[in-house]
Amino acid sequence: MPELPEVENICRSLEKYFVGKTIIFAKVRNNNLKFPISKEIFNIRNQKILSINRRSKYLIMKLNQGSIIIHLGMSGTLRIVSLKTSYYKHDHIDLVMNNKTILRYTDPRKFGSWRWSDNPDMCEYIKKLGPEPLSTNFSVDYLFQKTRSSNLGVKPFLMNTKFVAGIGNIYANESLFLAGILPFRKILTLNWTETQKLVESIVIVLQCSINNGGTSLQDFCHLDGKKGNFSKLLNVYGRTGKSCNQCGRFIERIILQQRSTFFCRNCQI
DNA sequence: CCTAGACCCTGTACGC
DNA sequence: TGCGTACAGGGTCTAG
Repeated sequence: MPELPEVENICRSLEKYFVGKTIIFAKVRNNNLKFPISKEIFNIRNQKILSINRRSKYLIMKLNQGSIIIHLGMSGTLRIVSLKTSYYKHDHIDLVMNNKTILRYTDPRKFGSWRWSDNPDMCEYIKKLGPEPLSTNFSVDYLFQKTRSSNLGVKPFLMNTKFVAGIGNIYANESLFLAGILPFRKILTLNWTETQKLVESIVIVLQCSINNGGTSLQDFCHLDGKKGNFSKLLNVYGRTGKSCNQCGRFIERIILQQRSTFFCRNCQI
């Protein structure tokens, strides 16, 4: 479900509420996730949360000893609930905190994961990630060089986290609309100027979404259950047949790499 | 190495 | 109301 802006919003809230607090223990109610929940997580006792950060769509919660690395998959949510909140079958994990609250992880589709590492930077699945799109490492030079040796379409390229981290289906579609580039073009056909426009568009779209609390479709919500506001600002995603906000032509939908892909044939070339 | 495709799973929306 | 189908924000694994 959540892409970079949504995870970033969750990360900032978690940071605000939980850094410096102590996890008294973790209660695993349902271990049926993409990977089995790491045994170290079962064994957490009185561990202080030192920091909470985001890398790509991963949340990294650093404790006294080791780190929890959370991925929300498609339908994972984190909520702050009280000690007496009743639970449901898709509630997987409770982190019982020392401030009489619980951080509860719920994931109906089970695509999320809770893994453990003593050194997250050395995890294979973290190490292989490309640069953060909102960091200076994600430059026009970098992207142009990477695209020269790829035979992928523009959108599949953007959604591959080894080239750039954290861009999922919504923001690949929206960035390409803003950049005026058709999603099914080969990335190799982008010239320098188009690559520059693409980098700028990605940064603008992600930053704008972060500032508006992310995109809520069905599942995504903040720790307090509130929805993000970026949904209202979507130009193409989910707008099949509706008129383009720029030119009025109807928005088209195709499937690219088994993902819904939206674009305006007039505004994107 | 690269790329395409299948797969994991449940809930919701929609057409008949 | 009930049933079948399509679709959903992601990552991983395999095969070619």
